[in-house]
Amino acid sequence: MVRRAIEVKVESTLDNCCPVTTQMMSEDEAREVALIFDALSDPVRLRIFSIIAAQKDTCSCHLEAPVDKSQPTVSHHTRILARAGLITGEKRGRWTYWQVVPGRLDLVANLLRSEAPRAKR
Amino acid sequence: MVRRAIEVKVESTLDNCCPVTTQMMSEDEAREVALIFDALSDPVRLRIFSIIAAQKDTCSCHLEAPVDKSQPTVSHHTRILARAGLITGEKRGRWTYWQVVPGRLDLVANLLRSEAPRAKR
DNA sequence: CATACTGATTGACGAATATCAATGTTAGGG
DNA sequence: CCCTAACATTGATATTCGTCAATCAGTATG
Repeated sequence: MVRRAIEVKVESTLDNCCPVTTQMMSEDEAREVALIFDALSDPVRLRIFSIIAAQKDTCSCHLEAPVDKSQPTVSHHTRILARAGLITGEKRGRWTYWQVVPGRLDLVANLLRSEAPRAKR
Repeated sequence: MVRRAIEVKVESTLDNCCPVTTQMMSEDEAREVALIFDALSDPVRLRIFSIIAAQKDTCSCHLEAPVDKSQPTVSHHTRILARAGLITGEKRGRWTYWQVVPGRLDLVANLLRSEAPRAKR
């Protein structure tokens, strides 16, 4: 039984940047934040994410039926969610299991907060 | 000096729906939430929003230069942000002033929270 | 009114995206 | 080994999206 983590490059400089409501975002910052929102901007992707988030471990093969999409389509969407750092995949045997990346969603939520009580690190 | 509010239809059933992390989203719910994230999924739109959010009142004519886009493009983006219920426009004389819709962003942030301590109403 | 100005709308165009059939790849199971 | 199952990748297609030039609609000012 081989376990191989799926690499996700999260070049996040998001941990120490301001909420979107205090001052104008830089071009770079906007690009990075937009990538995350973009991952959540598709209904099918949102539903896939909510399935993964509602469980500990979700096999890819259990995603196709609920959203009624083909296997390549589901694979496409999980890739985008992973690229945004929202989920991580782990290959166990023939199956790939997905989990949400803890804290990533809260980080996004904090970006949206009106006041700025962000926990440092 | 005529004051005319710009109508924004916010057919939100979002106030009493679960975070995206507790159970699978319905198709309808996903469609509505995706609309909001979609509004925030473009770098230019994010920067426009951050400018508006950082001030009380922002004239449309003060948006073009910072993001370096044409007037129709800026108008296009403000329309999408308004459609998502994130900003409201008010026409005063020749100028249109934009403000963030208070609470709307927090509502979105709450959708992303892992736990679900949502203030009722 | 005539002119200038703000900004919304329309039309066009290139780029990006969602989708799936077909194919490739890797991992068991016989 | 060969076959099958799970998933990724590729290629193709239809649709959506971001952008701007051109135009239109409303408003102030002389």
